[in-house]
Amino acid sequence: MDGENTRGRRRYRPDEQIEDILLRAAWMYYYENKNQSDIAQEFGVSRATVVNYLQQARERGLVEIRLDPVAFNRQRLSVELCRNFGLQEAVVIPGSELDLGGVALGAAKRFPDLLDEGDVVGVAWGMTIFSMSEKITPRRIDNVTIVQMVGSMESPYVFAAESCSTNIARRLGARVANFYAPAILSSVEAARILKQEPVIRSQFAELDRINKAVFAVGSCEASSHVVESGIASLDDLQDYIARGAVGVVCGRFIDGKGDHVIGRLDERMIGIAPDALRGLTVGMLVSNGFEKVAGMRAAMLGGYVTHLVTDAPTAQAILNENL
Amino acid sequence: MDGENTRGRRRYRPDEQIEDILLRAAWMYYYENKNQSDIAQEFGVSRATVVNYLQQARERGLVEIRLDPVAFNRQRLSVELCRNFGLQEAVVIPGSELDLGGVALGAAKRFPDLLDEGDVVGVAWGMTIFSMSEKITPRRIDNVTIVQMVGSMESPYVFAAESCSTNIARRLGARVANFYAPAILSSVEAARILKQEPVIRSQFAELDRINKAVFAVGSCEASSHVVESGIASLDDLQDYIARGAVGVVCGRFIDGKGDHVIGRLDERMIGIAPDALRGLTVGMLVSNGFEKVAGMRAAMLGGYVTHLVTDAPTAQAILNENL
DNA sequence: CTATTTAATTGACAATAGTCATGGTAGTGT
DNA sequence: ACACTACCATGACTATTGTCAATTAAATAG
Repeated sequence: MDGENTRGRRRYRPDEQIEDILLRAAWMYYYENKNQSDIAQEFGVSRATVVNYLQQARERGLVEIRLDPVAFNRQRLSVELCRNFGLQEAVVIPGSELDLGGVALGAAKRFPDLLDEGDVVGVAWGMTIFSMSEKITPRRIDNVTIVQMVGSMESPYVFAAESCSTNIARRLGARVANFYAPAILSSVEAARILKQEPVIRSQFAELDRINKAVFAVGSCEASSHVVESGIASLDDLQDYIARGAVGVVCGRFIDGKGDHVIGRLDERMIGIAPDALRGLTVGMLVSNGFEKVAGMRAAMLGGYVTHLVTDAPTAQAILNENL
Repeated sequence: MDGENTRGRRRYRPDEQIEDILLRAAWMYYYENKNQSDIAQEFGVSRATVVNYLQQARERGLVEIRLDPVAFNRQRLSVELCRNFGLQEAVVIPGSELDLGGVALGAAKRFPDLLDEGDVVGVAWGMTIFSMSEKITPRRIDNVTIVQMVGSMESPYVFAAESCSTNIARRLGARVANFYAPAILSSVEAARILKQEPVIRSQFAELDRINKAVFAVGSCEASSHVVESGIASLDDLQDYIARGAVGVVCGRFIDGKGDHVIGRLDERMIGIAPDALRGLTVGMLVSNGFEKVAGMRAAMLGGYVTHLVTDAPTAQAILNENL
């Protein structure tokens, strides 16, 4: 049981020294285009060691390989999505297959670029966002706060709900504010009481301050996230669908126009309301899959989205709906 | 005579189409870590072709390999330079040799990051800045103006003076405002008259608007840039040295404290005055070499510099002076 | 003082990537 | 219709890079 801790690894060489070496190796390799053998000679170590240095440099985020975000927006699908939905940006992961990993990676590469000093960033949770959170390369951005937007639940997956926000915060060297509450309570009364609690009130205060956010949409199918995580029963789901729900954003149902569908669960939920997501400087929607198309369109029409990350088949499917 | 023009190359495949391919290949290679053989198979082309795609993607700036600027500032020499001279940032190119190419490359990699939409950016000219200008990877930044800060001269080197600003502007997709005037005139009267000219007046008006700048320092040796380019004679140089000059910024001499040394040439010069460089949001000094140490220190003490790019030996030499 | 642990490194081998001379082919000009 | 040019793609060869089991030696525990 250590893993996370950096101090444990500093037994042999202090961190600053090794960073000098890594940076120097990376410079020679990536910028001076020297090969590993030459670098090994200059350092007086074996080539295998240089391989290690370079690997470490990449892992630590000293080297980052970036695909130009602007180029993504020149792609056909991106252009059309931006035009049709008034987005600032649409990153369409190339390829002909549905690709959750790719979408998560794309979001992980892009999202930190959109953050500035002083931002308060809302983060939803779910499979997609978790996957994204793990793929962010470490990079320090000063004075950023990451705020969990939806109460936690025992997740049907392998990760804890708060690990989405926590992961992102750790990798960006940001402060994190997690919800110490479940996403849904068994009664309106319980929710009302919990919302009076100072810890929860302060979390809601943080939510009022967010200027950027990243989230996914959930589908309204029986196998969807809201159901699997225990927020809604199948019965609840049917009820919301009957009221016009086509997707889920931050645990809340939205209709085809993106408006919040208020139903039997809302009063019992702990988390941000969709309306608070409108008009943010950055609202990044990260999702893919045909079952999410309706929800994604709705979210975009509802004005929650400024930046979209998806894959090519999903993008195509979204555009096909526009007939 | 075509070279520059892109349209000439579009004969076979439209640019958008090929960019899609390049981006997709780059995605698979750099982000999905597929190897070239697999990518070749997916595309149904030979591996050699994939090599070409990837090369092109890099050349076009679709792929960029970046070394974390923050990491440079954690290095020992950087930290000390920032502390001693109140800099925001000091990029010290690692390695034990004087390395003009490296310094230019470092500046080329870093400078575009510091620009935002709407900036008006002053650019000096000289060997270093030219070298830097050629190493900038294309990247579009909206609504940026590049302003040449010093009148042109027939340069002793292979490039034209205005090519510094022009190169940078072209690579950033920015507007460029060049000086249609020599850096020095033979008489005060001639300078006075020229300064009345509308073209020149409008250039000075642009200079008033700059909020960021990049420049190098020249030394006060006989072989220095000011002398070689014909701005100053050896006699002029002696005179300025006698008045305390230790270096040259934008064609103007400065003393050990960084103050502008006014001498016999200043009234005849066309270009920005050093005082206008103080207090900019970004003042990037790009220089190296032991003969420039005095001038570099002076420029930093004079408050012209927020961001420094140099190499390790020069950085060390600058710090050694601080005894 | 010795045993144990593990970061750091290495050499030898396997995998992957880059080069270059060559051939096909779509557009261009006559 | 013709040759011509620029572009694109390729196979075969060479160079470079990644892997991994084994080794060394610094720190720590007993």
